[in-house]
Amino acid sequence: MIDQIKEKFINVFESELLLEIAKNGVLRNFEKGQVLIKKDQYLKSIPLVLSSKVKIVRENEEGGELLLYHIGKGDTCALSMSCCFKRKKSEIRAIVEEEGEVVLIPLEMMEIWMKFRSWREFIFESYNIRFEELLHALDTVAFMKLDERLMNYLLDAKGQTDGFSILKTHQEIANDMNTSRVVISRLLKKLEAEDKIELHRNKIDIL
DNA sequence: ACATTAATTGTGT
DNA sequence: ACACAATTAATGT
Repeated sequence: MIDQIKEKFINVFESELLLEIAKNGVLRNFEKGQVLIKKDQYLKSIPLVLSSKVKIVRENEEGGELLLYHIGKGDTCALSMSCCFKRKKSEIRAIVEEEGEVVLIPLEMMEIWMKFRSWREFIFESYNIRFEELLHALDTVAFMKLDERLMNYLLDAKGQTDGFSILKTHQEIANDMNTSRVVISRLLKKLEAEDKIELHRNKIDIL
């Protein structure tokens, strides 16, 4: 476990802290689709992502969802940190999108490790990054038309893979954007007519 | 190779 | 938003 932590965090944390993480953290493997954090749950640990990809969604009373952002290798969930400190219920849901490894840090360590400069910086840094991503997510829903928003979503999804293809169904996209599948299908069709994308089953190619 | 079926995608009202 | 049609991929025979 120490090796995997070093691999991802060697130039982020001082060596003493790396050892502490290996001592206190619990390494777990998560399957695609598993729920890491449920809404209204009290967190007992915060996740440090080693090799997986996790999506963070906000949800409303009626089961509506809205994708906020993704966290990947070397990231942590800033929102879960803040709700750890305050011992509040989680405001969001975290779902594993790609199978991979996550280290769970017991929440007591959060405060204790504040004595490490690198830990403080890590917390601040990731908080800032997430905040900016949140603002971006807000911008897209507030100011963009649905078709622009969709294109934005697609480009974003492409950025997270190496190739041109997005392996998602229209239904999944609709869930992430909190609309209906029919609307997404129609907009995708329009984008295809504009030669911006190419449609296949379970797959969308970006041109 | 063909038929069956389930899931995904397309379209009209 | 709903209902249904069409298409595709997967699976069994």
